[in-house]
Amino acid sequence: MVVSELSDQDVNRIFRALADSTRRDILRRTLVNDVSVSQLADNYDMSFAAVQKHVAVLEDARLVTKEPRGRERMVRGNRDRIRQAQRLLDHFDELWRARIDRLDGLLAEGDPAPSDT
Amino acid sequence: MVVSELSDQDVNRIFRALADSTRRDILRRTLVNDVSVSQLADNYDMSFAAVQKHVAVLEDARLVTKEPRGRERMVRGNRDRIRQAQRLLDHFDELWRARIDRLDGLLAEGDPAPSDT
DNA sequence: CTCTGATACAACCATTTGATTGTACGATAA
DNA sequence: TTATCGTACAATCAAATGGTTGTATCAGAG
Repeated sequence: MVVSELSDQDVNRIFRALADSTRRDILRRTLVNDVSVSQLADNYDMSFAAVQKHVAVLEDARLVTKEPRGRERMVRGNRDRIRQAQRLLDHFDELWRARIDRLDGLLAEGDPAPSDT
Repeated sequence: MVVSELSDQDVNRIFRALADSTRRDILRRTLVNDVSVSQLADNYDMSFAAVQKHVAVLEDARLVTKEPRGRERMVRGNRDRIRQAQRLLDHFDELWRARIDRLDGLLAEGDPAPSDT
């Protein structure tokens, strides 16, 4: 079991990396199978260097890894990171549910909440 | 049942909004209970206007809504949007699983895959 | 060895982002 | 009415982002 605390910076990088259509598309492709950077670049209407940078952003966020394969670099989507991101969103949803529980508690007591300073 | 197609732009905005620690903190607070913009601003070491802008980014991504309350604007976290984001990440995980299924298929056949052009 | 393909990386540029300050305005308290 | 509080919004600015081209390196094909 990997606990792996995610720092705020880590989380920033993960969501930033996901906040771009091209990068999401790259991630999709590299989750389905390993692809070289140049193979990826063929799919987009931008320079090879631009695609390279997008891959670097994903790599920095650890959403993909790169592995040398001859003269190519095979890019592979990292499922673990996806799951960590999922857990982050789960956390938000739990907060929302906590609110509901609190409201239910108030209704049950019929008592106004004291100011929590 | 809300289908609500999310455009690439929508998704960009959602993840971009989540890619900042201050905004995630604002989202957490507004999921737990409604808070005015000035109440939010008290928690951060930056100008009121800066916090206002962060709220605007979250609002633009529809992760929060603002409702007038006297002279204040109460900010409320939008759970539906969180769940939509969760579904987006689920989609990525499904792609990964599809890859595994494909590999399993190959193993079962013991047959090299033809180029899929 | 030589040529080519795949990658790495630096320099550069336009646009966006994240923050600031200053001004204006509606709602409330005195 | 007159302050004052909470907000909205414009102007400004430094830094980060997303793209480009150019140069260098490294592995494989002839």
